[in-house]
Amino acid sequence: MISSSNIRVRFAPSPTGYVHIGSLRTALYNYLFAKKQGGEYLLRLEDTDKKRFVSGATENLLSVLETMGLLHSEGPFISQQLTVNSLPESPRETLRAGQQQTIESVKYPGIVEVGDYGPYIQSERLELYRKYAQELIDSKKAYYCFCSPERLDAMRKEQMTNKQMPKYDRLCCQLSSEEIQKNLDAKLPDTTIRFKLPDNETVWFTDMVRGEVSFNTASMADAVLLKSDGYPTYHLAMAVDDHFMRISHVIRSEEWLPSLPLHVLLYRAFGWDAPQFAHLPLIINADKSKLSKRQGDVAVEDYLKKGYLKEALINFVAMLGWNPGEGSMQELFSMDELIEKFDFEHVHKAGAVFDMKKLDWINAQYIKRLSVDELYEKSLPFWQEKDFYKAAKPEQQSEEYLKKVLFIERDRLNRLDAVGESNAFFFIDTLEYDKELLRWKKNTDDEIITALTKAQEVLTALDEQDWTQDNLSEKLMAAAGEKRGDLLWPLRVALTGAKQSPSPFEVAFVLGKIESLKRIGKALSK
RNA sequence: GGCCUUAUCGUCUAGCGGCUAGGACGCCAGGUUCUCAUCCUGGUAACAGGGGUUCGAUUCCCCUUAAGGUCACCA
Repeated sequence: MISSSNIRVRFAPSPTGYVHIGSLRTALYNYLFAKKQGGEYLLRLEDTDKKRFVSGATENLLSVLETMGLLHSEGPFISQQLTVNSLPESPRETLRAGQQQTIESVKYPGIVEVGDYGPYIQSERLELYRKYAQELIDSKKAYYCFCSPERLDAMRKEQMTNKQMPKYDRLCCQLSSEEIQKNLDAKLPDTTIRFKLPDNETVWFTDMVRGEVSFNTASMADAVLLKSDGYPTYHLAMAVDDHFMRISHVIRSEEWLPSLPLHVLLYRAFGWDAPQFAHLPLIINADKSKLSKRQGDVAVEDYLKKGYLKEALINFVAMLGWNPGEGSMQELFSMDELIEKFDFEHVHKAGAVFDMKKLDWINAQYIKRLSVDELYEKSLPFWQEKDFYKAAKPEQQSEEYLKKVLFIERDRLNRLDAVGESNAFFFIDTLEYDKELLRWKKNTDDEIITALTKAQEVLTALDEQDWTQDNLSEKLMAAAGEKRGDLLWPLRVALTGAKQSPSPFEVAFVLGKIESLKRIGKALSK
């Protein structure tokens, strides 16, 4: 694979069934960094927890990342999408040139893997992890542990009640080689391999966002590397994979910081150079806790379903923990601008609260910039779920009509799922409203009738082909004269039946001549 | 509880020894052809506290406080 630099980063999610908004940002920062540096951004699937297997999660993950525009150049792909344009340029070209093979995933039907450092799905790399766990056993940097979950649990509880730090007591570390062999021969069910931590050693390292950080091994426990089911834990898998996949920079969430010394020590035990690390601040709830399901939506899919534009989501999430610096006051960034400007200099250290109000504002900005055609395309699925839309007449369900409505709704919309909601009168045949609503200030019934009649005359005189917003505005304003409210208010109510709505010109334009006159007639009869 | 991390308006943030501490969201007020929205103008609001270092600290150091993360055969 041709790459202009040695920079290789990865996004390594575990398929849990949905894509967490924090994961989206982690993936984004990895992506931005790789693109900025001319490196590779790859995807690796961390599916080493058999208990948490969720059917369909992998496909969902892949397709969400794809729709968000975060395309990896190596890793698993949905094979159907491979034939379309979802693959970034370089692998697509090599694939076309026949230089690269796609490999069918054994475990996930319909998923293929592309790249020179595969497989990219951890459950397909088990032999590798076992081999390197064994290597650490041989070099006495790891040891077999035969303790049962029950014993570990009891031990932990006791330590907690004694206000001690929960930590493995190294019981199995003292086993003689005969005892170990006997246990191995007996194939004890709870056999794991644990890393043997050096005693009381301070581990230093430099984090790209946090600077110098140090830990002492005294406050750490011997972590399990290989589980009793033969699967690796995150720690082992991550070290082995990042090494063999030539990862240069590990960019991940801050929650990994406490296990960083373990990872550094693991690299050292293997005699490998460790990659650079960057630990990103957490995205948090209003109460400063880790962004969680209980306090609102955390899945990218949820936000997409609510009618947030992917560009708005990317823009918003990018600014959570990073800014372009240099006194920049820019708020809106395209993906290309983000790539151009992204750096770790300006990645924040403190967590950032996920502020929905700001997201709404950004989303509104992106909606305003959409053409009516684009807005129509994007909003159609949302229309189709609305009861008032489903109940509307066919001509009001038409593309032409919807686009007229969208033209005047565009500036009023925060989210696509609210489409039409404040303007349902466009789709309702018989408006229900109190006749008192037609009264502007202290006008008399006669004044209202005069106003509506005048409006009726003006609209009747206007030909269908002259039925434009500008003409309507011009003629009606002329007819209204000084006291605009006297005419405009009752007219607007007659057309909408609502206390609040767009202007009568806009509404009349969308409704058309026939429907507008019909509604004025009904108002007069009140 | 141990360890680690963090700390500028309510929120996202600018600031990298000298500024009336800037911008954005929100909120409030006013304006823009009737109401709503958009838009425009203005306003509200912050350096957690205490010690140092320095001629001078929001900025560097220490302590305190507070918040968060993490201590699994989950990632």
